Amino acid sequence: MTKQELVDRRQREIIAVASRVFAERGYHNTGVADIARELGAGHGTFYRYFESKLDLLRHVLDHAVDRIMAALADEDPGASDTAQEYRAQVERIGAALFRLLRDDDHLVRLLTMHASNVDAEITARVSEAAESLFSLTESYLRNGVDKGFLRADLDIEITARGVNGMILLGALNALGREEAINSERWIRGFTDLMFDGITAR
Amino acid sequence: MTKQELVDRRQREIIAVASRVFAERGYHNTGVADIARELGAGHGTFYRYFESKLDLLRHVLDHAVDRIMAALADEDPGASDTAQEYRAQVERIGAALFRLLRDDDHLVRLLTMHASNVDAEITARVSEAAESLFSLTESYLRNGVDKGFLRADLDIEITARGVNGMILLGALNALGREEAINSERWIRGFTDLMFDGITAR
Amino acid sequence: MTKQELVDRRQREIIAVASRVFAERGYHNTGVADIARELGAGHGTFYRYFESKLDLLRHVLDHAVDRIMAALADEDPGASDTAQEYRAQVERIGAALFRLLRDDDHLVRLLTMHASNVDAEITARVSEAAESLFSLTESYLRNGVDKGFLRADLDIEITARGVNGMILLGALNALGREEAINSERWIRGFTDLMFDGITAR
Amino acid sequence: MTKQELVDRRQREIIAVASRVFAERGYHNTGVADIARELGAGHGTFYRYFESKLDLLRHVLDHAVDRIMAALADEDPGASDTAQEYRAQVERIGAALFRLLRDDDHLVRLLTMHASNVDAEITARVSEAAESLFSLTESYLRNGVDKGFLRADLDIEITARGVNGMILLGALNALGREEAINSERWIRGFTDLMFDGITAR
DNA sequence: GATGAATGAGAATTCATTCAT
DNA sequence: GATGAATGAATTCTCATTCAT
Repeated sequence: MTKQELVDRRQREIIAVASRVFAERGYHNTGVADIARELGAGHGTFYRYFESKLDLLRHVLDHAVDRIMAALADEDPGASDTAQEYRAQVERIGAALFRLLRDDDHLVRLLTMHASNVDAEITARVSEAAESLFSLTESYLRNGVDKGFLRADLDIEITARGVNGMILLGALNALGREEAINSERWIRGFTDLMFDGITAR
Repeated sequence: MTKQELVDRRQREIIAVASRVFAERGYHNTGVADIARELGAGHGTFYRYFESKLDLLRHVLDHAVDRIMAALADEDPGASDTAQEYRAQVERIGAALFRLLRDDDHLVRLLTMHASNVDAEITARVSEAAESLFSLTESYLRNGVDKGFLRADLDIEITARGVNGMILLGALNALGREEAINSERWIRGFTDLMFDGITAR
Repeated sequence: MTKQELVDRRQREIIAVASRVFAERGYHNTGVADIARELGAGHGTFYRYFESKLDLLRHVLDHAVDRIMAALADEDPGASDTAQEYRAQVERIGAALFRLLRDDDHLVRLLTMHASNVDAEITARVSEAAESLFSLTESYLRNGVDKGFLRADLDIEITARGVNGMILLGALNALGREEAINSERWIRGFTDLMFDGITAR
Repeated sequence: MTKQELVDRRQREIIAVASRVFAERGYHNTGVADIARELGAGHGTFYRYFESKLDLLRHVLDHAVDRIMAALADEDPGASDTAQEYRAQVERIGAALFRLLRDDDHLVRLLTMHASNVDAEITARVSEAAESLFSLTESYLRNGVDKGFLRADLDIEITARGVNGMILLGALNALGREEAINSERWIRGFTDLMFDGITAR
């Protein structure tokens, strides 16, 4: 293993610990010394791997965004040709997100609650990630409208934001309750709402 | 004006300023001195009206929750007998929320992003408010299912969380973009999504 | 009652309250607001009667010293011609001091413990009072040596300091215990020690 | 030198500086910044060695009490069988105390004047130390009464308090005057008073 | 390369004093 | 004359960052 690889591994280790601790206690309530203690290292060591506490937060957020994006990358926004197929895609995406949250149950909390009030730059970074997710949802919806299996009069932008909000805040709520996550029920509930609405027919 | 009224007025003034500043810069990035400066007062003055900075935050949050609850209090969750009527209720609620957000554009940001990582007690307070909103949505949905104008197989809990997420995070997005808020478009987009889903028929 | 008399009365009232509170909680732990509250007056009022908190302390100490001096003024240091007579004087002085302490049980504490670490000027003032008491004891002892009823080889200065220490710290101890003050026992114990020493004969 | 030894040494250094400064200026008039300045260190450094300013005071007082107790520990309260022997013991104790005061001329001032009005807990700590000294004197006196070389009718409790007051406040007076301390004269004066009283025979 | 002791900028809070009402 | 709201200097304590070992 080269020297660079060792450095990378240590950085990843620190990011993993910091992700958890930042999500649990918040950026401002977590000291560099806390992170170092959890790592079992001196807190001077920390500065060999990151320029500053803020620099670490940037890496932590980038890592979180990367993981979420990776979970979504398996699906192609243009792949579906029927509502049935799109619904199946959404279910697979939902399942992937739930798997992610089950492994890293602090990911959402990190992004939505704890990282935003640090800095204008950090806020912008989080917003940018949210916009990416929004654009992704938009392209799925556009595909469906173009191919005619989604409503022709769909306001794609508004709907995309609504769908994302439903998913993200729903996920946050799912985590808040400590109940074992019954992912199937959540996914069914959300896809039903998204595809069919609440009205009886 | 009695002395108590003067005290109340000054407290409200401080809460108004702090709501804005906390939302803009975050609780931790805002010093008592900053708040005092914006008030045009010495920072000792602040402590005549609030016990501590944390005490102020509690008041700020309570005030925010009160305003949101007040905006929702005009409607009765059991009033509607048809999907049509319920949709009209939702549109009125949406309009009320948009009016609220137009006046206090930091309200949502305050609750969702900036207040949560201060303290376990503060987190609990925000969660509690979120749960109230969730329960409220649940009672609307239950009314519709009971009366038969909403889908009989609706998973009320999951759907309520989805709907609230759609609204809250959607609102946050709406504010994030600084575009003049076209509330009618947002409301139509969200009600269409909520009542009819995205599928073409 | 003239205006000046009203001012004097109010000043004495404040001094009385402050003597107690300073003795109980210490100068630094007592705020101007505390004194005002006990007086049932606004704390701005305080400044009509005293220049500052420190000025009040000066008056409080002067008053305490005056009371102690007054309690000692009834006896004449040159009056005794025999050890018997001097012992009677000492017993009367002791009784007078105990009466004083019973009325104002904070007087000693005020002088010995709570007033000294405020200021160089205050420390000097307390020392000066202690020196007066010391000189007074010296003149009693000198009278006895001159008249031959006290030991000819008495080191008057040292003995005077010893006797005063015995009395003052003894008094402080007597107050520390909350036991009802059995003044006769204390006076007998101290005069026996002072006149006869501890050695068996 | 181990790390723990370095920490201990630095703590002792801080205690030594603080003992002097607290005694000179008083606890309340001494800021943490003052102590740090005298140490030639940043004031953050202080908090590496003591939890708080109050914690430092506790250590300072404990150290002072330890030194006084150590100076008294060489003598055995039950060792003397004659007044002559006891007087010799008292003279040795007096000499030891004077040596102590010559080295640490702020010790007594610290205990009697400057430490008492900080806190109920601190007051209790000082009182407790005073009670220990009182008990020690009592056991010397009891030994003498039991063996018959001190007066059978001695009120041991009262006398012990008187003797301690004589010594402590006498010592304080001795220090107050800046005259070179002529310890022999003080010791002779006090032992004469204590053993023989002032009456001519 | 790792460490953690030292540092001081910065933050919250207190309280004696002033002064407009 | 009395009041207490306003003030800001001063104080204690925290913690990100540096750097000598």
